[in-house]
Amino acid sequence: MPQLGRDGDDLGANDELIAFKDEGEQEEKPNVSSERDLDDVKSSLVNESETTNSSDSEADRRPKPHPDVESRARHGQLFQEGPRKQHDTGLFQPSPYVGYPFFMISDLGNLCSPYLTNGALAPTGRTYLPFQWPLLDIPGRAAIRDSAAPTHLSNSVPVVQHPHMTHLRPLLSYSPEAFSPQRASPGFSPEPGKQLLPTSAPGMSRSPHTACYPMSPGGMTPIPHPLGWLLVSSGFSPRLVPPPQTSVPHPAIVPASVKQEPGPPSTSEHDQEEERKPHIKKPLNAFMLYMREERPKVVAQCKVKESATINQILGQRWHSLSKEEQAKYYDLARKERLLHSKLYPNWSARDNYVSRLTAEHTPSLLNTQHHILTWLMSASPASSLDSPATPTTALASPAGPAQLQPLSLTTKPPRITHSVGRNAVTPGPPTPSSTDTPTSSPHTASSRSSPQPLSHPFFHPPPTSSHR
DNA sequence: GGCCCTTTGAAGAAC
DNA sequence: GTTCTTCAAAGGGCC
Repeated sequence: MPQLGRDGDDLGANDELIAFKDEGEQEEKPNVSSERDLDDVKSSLVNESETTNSSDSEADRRPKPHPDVESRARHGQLFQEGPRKQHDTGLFQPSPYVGYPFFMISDLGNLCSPYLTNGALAPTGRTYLPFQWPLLDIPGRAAIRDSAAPTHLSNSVPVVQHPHMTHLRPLLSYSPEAFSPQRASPGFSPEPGKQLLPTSAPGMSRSPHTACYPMSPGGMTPIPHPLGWLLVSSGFSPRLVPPPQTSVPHPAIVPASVKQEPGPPSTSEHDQEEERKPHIKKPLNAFMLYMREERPKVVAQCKVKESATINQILGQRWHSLSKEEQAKYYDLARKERLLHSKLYPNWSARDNYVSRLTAEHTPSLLNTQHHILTWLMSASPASSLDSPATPTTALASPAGPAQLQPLSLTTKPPRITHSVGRNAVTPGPPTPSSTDTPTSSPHTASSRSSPQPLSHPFFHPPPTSSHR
């Protein structure tokens, strides 16, 4: 389980700094040490409780980026990037994440504050909260749903259209704007001083990322966002805002077609049906959060659309980030895990393993449904969502998450055996969570294949190997 | 249509 | 305690 019960810990507040050097120095030995230090720092960021740094750092085990890749990347064969980090020059640009809501929160115990903070969020720093109200069919939903640009959430509560209702997505959304505005200026480049594109470059619209913990695509009928986007602004006033204009329907919101086959499905069809059913996805890790934000920039800058290539670029840029920059993502990821664990206290990552359980059979999801439903019903149904007594604001209150315990769910229900798969689980008491205690990095030279040369045509022929 | 690719990190299983 | 595997996002490529 994520590091619950560790409220108040410093979020990666580490005074250790990493000195980044110009690209040309990266192949020198001192920089190897720096890279190792970075890995150590990253480990410490992930696990603040790790007070004693082991010399056997993750960097000792993690394979170094393929020199060919780095070399080519350094020489800018793809991005035509100029000199990298120039923090010691006047060209250094402030971090684009200065205004990230998380870092305006002093009370880290308020796990939901990042998403529902009533702090003075600038209009560009809004937090969108896609919230899927479960199992409630309350008049007025259609009016809200159909509203072209609803601006105020009335006393109406929408209903999930999916008959199973299993989809609960009251989850945080790292709105592009939440990451951005002043922070992530359109022309932001991980390589300060080398503006690859004009700051007003078109095509750099923010990614229309919507839900953060969407159920897997395909398990739902298209759901026009029931509540639209809950814009959390100041004064505990959740507002409905329309999705981003450039938004492409999120696959989780508008999933793949769900074939409504008449009659009872056969066994195989039943399996397929179950495969399509929604599940709670893993919270995004730091790198995933970074990728989600930076991907549009890379696409715009490099004119590359292949995700494999983009991810390679992002991986390199990730390593080139300063400790402070990475810390923000580690911090964000940790909060996301915390919130995820709050929302889905009984969820386990193994639920999503191949042959994952369906929503109907997943105790965690069942509990979550009941959990949130009970919470919703316990909230003041007659009050406006503008009222602090509403679920949304209750969630926003420091005590909100704790109040989400109407059920006795202090212990995990017995796991249901996975029917198939190499990771089949047998019923029994759950093993102690490894996340409660510091863990070493799972990445090893054998588990993580060395980065292959970029497959982009600008590079060499694509690799043929894969770690999968 | 669905899997592959490609990245890092987290979590859990396996040893 | 260590190692290994899976999954999370993304979308073009490929079969």
